[in-house]
Amino acid sequence: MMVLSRPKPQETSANDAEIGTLPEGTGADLLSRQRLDAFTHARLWKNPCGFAARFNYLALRYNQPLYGWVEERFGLARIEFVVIFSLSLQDGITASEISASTAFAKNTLSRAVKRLNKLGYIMRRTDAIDRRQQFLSLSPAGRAVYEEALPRFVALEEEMLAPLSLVERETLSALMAKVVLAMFEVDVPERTPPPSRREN
Amino acid sequence: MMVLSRPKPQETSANDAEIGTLPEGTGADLLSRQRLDAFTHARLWKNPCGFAARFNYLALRYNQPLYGWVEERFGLARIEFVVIFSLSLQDGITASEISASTAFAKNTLSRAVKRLNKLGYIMRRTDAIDRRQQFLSLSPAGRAVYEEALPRFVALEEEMLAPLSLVERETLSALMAKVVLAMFEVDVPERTPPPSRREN
DNA sequence: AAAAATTGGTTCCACAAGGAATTGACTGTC
DNA sequence: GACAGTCAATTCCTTGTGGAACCAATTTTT
Repeated sequence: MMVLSRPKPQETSANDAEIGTLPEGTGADLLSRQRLDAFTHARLWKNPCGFAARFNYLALRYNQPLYGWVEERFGLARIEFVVIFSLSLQDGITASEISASTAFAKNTLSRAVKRLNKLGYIMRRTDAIDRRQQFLSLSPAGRAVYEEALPRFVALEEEMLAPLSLVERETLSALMAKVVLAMFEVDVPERTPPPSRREN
Repeated sequence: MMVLSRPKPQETSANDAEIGTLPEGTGADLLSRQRLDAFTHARLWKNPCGFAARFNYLALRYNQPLYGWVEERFGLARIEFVVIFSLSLQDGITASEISASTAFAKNTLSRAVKRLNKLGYIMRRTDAIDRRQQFLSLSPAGRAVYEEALPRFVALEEEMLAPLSLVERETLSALMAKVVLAMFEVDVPERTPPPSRREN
């Protein structure tokens, strides 16, 4: 998260990489050669939830710089760029759908949509049949933002995958796909319920 | 991730799963059989940054429920539990180290440490040599929290990995390790710089 | 056909979390 | 040995974000 700002820059926070023993020896030895603090080492390699630790770490190291750049370059908050990115993937989607799929609160999306519209990056068109919902779509300006940003996102992914051979990438992709797919069968998210008020 | 609250419950937000083509056909067909909204489908399978999309998704689906449960069960915010978890991994660490490694702001950590201390979950011991820093450690109560929570974290990871055979898990672990390791060589994070003030 | 329930989107409000500035402790330099 | 620079931790201030309440459009129930 994490990772950018607004009028008063405010890091979108990290909250991506923290939890999560690797079958020991997979790379721990390699890593220890690095001048890396002992704790980060422990977090990644002596963690009872090593798999989780690793994808959390990847998410952090991926999102952090990219959204930071988006903020700097376009003055857009993470959530706002997510909307643009979403529309590029599926034009005419509604705010609710983005909310459901990305797990951002719907009011947060409402704000992002409003601002993007004001800035001229997207257009809203209320459905003639169900006048509650409005279909969103990218304006040329919005598409331009996307066009400029995409290469960065692709490049960083490329960079991260660089140490892997083509076959390895395929394998990694397939394995992760398998995991993701199975999660859909278990069933889609379900926003966490209002937790008990904290006692202190 | 997302995902929990405080006095006034406040989701720690999603911001984990949004961006990120898969070599097409890896599982897209499989997924389309699911009653899954078109958009989420597009996000995961027709995304120019498919790898990123997938680990972001995994992070979301992992952190979301777990930290939600932590909040409900212990009344602890994500960051607070992260501290507990970190101390279980490496006792006697300092707040700064956790901050550096997890990319949470240091004042955020300061608050978490303060509260955890007040609740009796951790103890702080100022270094005799350098009296600026204080070494943190888990109290029995704090360790109890960890002991109770850990199985949940492990279990969800298990559950996520369930569709994979043992060999596949090894492979996935190794490949992800390779990627993570390479990121250390590139060099450790570096907090994003203050972005330009947004113009609107 | 009216009332009740649901849903997309918005507004209000409270709070958690980050940036900047501060304090107190240490290190290095001349 | 004082002065500047650094660093861990904290406090202050601002703002982004989520929950709850709300509105309006739609659907379902009786």
